[in-house]
Amino acid sequence: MPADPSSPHPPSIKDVARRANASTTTVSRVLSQPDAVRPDLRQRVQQAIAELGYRPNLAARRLRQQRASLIGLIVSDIRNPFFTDISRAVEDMAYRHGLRLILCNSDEDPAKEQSYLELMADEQASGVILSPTPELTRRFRADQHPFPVVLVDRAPDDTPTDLVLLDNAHAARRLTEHLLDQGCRRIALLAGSRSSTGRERQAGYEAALRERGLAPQVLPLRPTADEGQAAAAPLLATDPAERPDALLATNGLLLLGAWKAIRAAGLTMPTDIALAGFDNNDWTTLPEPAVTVLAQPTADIGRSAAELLLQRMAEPARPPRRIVLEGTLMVRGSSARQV
Amino acid sequence: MPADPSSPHPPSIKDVARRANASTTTVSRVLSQPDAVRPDLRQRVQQAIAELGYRPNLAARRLRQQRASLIGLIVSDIRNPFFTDISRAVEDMAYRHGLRLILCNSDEDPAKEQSYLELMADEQASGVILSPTPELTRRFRADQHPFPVVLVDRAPDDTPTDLVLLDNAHAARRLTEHLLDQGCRRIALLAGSRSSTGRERQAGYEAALRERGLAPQVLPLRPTADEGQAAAAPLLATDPAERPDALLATNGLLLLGAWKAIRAAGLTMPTDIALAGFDNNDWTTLPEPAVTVLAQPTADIGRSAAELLLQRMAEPARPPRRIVLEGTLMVRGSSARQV
DNA sequence: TTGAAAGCGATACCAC
DNA sequence: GTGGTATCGCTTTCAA
Repeated sequence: MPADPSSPHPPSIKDVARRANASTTTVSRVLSQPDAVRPDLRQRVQQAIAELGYRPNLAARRLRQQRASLIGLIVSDIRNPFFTDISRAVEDMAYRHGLRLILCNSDEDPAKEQSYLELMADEQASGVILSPTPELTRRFRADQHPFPVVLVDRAPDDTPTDLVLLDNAHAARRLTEHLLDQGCRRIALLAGSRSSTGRERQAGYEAALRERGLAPQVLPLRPTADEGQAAAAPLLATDPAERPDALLATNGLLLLGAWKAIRAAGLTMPTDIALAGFDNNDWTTLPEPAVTVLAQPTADIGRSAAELLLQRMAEPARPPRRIVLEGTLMVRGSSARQV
Repeated sequence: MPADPSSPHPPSIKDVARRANASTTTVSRVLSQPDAVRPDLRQRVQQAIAELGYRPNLAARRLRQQRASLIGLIVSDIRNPFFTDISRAVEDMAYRHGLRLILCNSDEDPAKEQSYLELMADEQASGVILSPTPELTRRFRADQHPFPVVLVDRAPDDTPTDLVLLDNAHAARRLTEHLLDQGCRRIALLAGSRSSTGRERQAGYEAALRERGLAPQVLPLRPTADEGQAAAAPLLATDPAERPDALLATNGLLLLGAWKAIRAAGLTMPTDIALAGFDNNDWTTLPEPAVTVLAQPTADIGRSAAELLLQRMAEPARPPRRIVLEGTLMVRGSSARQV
């Protein structure tokens, strides 16, 4: 990667043209559609590019083309391994298609989310993959943005949009039925967040219980470990014949809180109480017994979102598509009751 | 934030100038140095900007200025909470100074790291904060990049560079002396990575032991949990009179591996064996007893790095500065021996 | 197949 | 204090 150290400024397309004894138009063509240039000329240009260490000025290109070959990924919590895994998959796809990826962390803050969406607009991004805050899901409209948007993990109320998510209702139902099969009868749900995702998980849980004639017990909470622990603790302090014989958490943080409450109460899993929840986070294999979870297909989700975005970029008028994926139930000691 | 829906293209500075009955020069000045424009004119322009929902075209601005008000943060592992915390601090500073932040994850892969550095060059970034891969630390030279670089967490061999890191030797010494104070005499070190950080931590450990006339026992490892566990397991299987009475891990992943090995061996902490290590990761408070760690001042590190970068951007010729910060020893049950 | 020239939208210089 | 104009580096007509 040589660079001419005598020249104070980086080489421009003009320098390349001069050196290759060609026009800037030709140089530009060699870069974008090499087959349209005769081999010998093309080679001269390519050599000049290599010799000068020329790199196209992206700002100039964008100014001219009115768009950047750049996509954004705005996640609601970068520390959540769920999103880290997704970002890896998206990055792969983007790289393979010669698109740059900008990673942004909205931190569940609608203001930050808004500011990042404006950033992407200012940068003339070609597209955005977004896990919206619950607030945004309520007022999201795809046509409000100057670029295609693919939503991930959370669905807006009804607007048709390109979307990738887990079959949340079914996943919650599978977890619930697993607990029922283990003999649990008083399953309490730690329900975190009013997002579509949260509501669907709750619906799946309630449906499974109703089918067996059992009453749901739902604790609506903010999705933090502390809140989960605080809510679970009093439940566990009640009479063993009355208290829940299983806790089900709708996300990883609440699951952690529930686990801590169970430990603090000195109860044994799964005999005193069973535990299960969403997201196959690393910590879930640490405790003894390990915690039963429903693992989301994060790589699939990321890849699907990237594909959806590329398709829409290629064909803006296409009707929106919704991709629903299944998770994997990972049964571990916290719920696997000995027969 | 109104936008004229009748105009097919976003408003440019010309549209604003026309509407405010001013020149584009004046509009530009209102944006960059408002005080240089007379109040009444300024207000007219600002109103026109608001009415049109004008946003400056960043590509045009960059093309003209030959630099973007944008900084990059390239971390070696986005899943490591250490870096997530740092990124939050950097983001705050950047936001407060009107700089955009691009977050990149090199994943400890020198090729990806290189590609992101090229990205930042292509984007004409004003500066970059970087936690270099060990490979890069060996050949890093600040003047090889077209923007100022501040390194974080890992130091190159000798090149003078703006740099923020933990006082690793002292931190390792504190952990070691703590273990010694608890009565441990055979402290084995799980040493991860050949980076400067790793080497300094090892040096601090060795110095502390030598001062008390004890022999170091170092296991050089790749920094993964699996490797840590695999290396610790055979150590723990030996005769209780011979085996280590403490394990010290130089990073969070090795610490986790060591903890798993201890659990698998059925040993009790801290009586059978004590455990301590670096990085106050969430999981360390999960086990019973919780794990003693040296917490890094992540927010401080991020803030210091951002400040250093801003200073260098303002004064490129300034001699490089190196900021060394102290960590916090958090003594928990895994090492706190009852007297 | 190739090249000359216009123009993307902003800023910087230089007159006034 | 204000405005005209050249210019940043590239792509895109359009004509040869």
